[in-house]
Amino acid sequence: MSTRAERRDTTEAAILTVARRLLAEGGLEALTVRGVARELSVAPSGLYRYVRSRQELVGLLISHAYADLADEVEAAHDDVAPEDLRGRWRAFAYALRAWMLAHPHDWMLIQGIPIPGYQAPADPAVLPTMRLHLLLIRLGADAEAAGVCPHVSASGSAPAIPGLPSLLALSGLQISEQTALAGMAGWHLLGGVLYSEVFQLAGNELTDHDRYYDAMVAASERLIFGDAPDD
Amino acid sequence: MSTRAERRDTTEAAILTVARRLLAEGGLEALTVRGVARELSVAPSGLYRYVRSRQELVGLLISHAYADLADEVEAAHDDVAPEDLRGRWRAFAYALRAWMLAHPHDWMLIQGIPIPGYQAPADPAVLPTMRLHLLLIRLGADAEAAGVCPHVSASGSAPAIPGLPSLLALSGLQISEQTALAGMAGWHLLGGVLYSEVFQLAGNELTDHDRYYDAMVAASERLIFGDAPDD
DNA sequence: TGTACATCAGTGAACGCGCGTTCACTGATGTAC
DNA sequence: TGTACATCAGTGAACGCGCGTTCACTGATGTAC
Repeated sequence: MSTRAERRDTTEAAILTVARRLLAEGGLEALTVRGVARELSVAPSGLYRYVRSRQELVGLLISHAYADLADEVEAAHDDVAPEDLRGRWRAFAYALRAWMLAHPHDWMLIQGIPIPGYQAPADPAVLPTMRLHLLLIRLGADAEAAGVCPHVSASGSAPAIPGLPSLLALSGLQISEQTALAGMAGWHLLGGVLYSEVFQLAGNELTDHDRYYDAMVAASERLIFGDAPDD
Repeated sequence: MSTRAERRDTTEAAILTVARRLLAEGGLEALTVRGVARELSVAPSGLYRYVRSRQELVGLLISHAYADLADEVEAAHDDVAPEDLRGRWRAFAYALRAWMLAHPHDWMLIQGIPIPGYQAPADPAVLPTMRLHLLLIRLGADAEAAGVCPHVSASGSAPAIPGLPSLLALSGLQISEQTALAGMAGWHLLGGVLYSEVFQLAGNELTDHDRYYDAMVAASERLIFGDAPDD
């Protein structure tokens, strides 16, 4: 209402915007307090009215990126008809890559860089970190309901996926461990492909990354849903 | 022969050793010229008799890491009887992880961090970067010879794996693109798992990573070699 | 074998850099009477 | 409505830090005659 509060909100937003741009342009190391101040034509010390430390600034961007990624992937996934299980998986896979290509440095921030000292926010409501996992659980539960039973199983007695029980509790759904393992395998396959793409491990030659990804998505689909697609 | 040359060699080696230790202990950012000098009880400027720049020092460690990884993985792979295709794949998979766990920062250096300005050495002989790819091609060729034909195929006409032709030329072997894609899918699956393990994306809870990896290796094996193992 | 010169490993001081963060301050925006 | 005080956004100078790298130097190790 008051001018003061309004102005505070707008400069808060401006700081975030500039910070995201610096991150997008120069990666994490370009995201500095002084850099943001410079871009905003403001004394560096001034930013400390809005942000306790550089660490906190980075933390804000991490949360932001998580939420943004989850938003886009969920939207793409939810656009597909619920019965089309393979389509939902594909939508998931392609939305992941699209977001990564659009925000490579944010992707690295979330997935690639162990931030020393970054602590994920506490557990209120649905942690943005877990939204994608929850989405996969939904998909897995639906697949089981439809009779699709991917048979990735572990050798021993209780391999236990990290955090699976708490995720199941959060989602209120139930899936077998075999399903969960299959989902994780597919997820890791995609993750591996995307990693090698962001980090340009593939070599300089500009080959057709799109087609390559198609093949990898197909592989992950086969891994999860079995051999014969219905086309 | 002469004392001078000997001493040069030993301090060269000492520099590399210390550099590797710094990297192992504190990651890339801890690997500094001054840090190495400090550890060696030597003036920082002295190091410039041995190394042109920090960049070059990092480059040395990258080459070293590539070679070391390839050595270990090749050794593990070659220990398995050639007919045991699945066993060779498993040996590959487990050697990868073992090396990563033993040298996490080296792993990140190779796989995880886009080094600004690092240029891989030119093409003399077998690039260490490609030794693992060549190993996979060997395995793929043997699998084809044994009649194993994993059916990951691309949708379009020519998806073209990055650099595959030149790798085939280097190896003197031939494998179909389907086989190559299957191999890459398996490789990416493992890569994704290992990434999430090094970067501790899995959450803090100390679950059984070994068992989890077992399941993922099994999934990759199924992806490549098909459904029914012979046990 | 002994002397004169060249090589070169290592020194130590200095350069300039950008960083995160603190601190006392100014001046405008808000609030209470 | 007008005055007295509190709040607080933003300033600018300064701190200490560690870094990569240069440069003129010393003194020991090697080499040629």
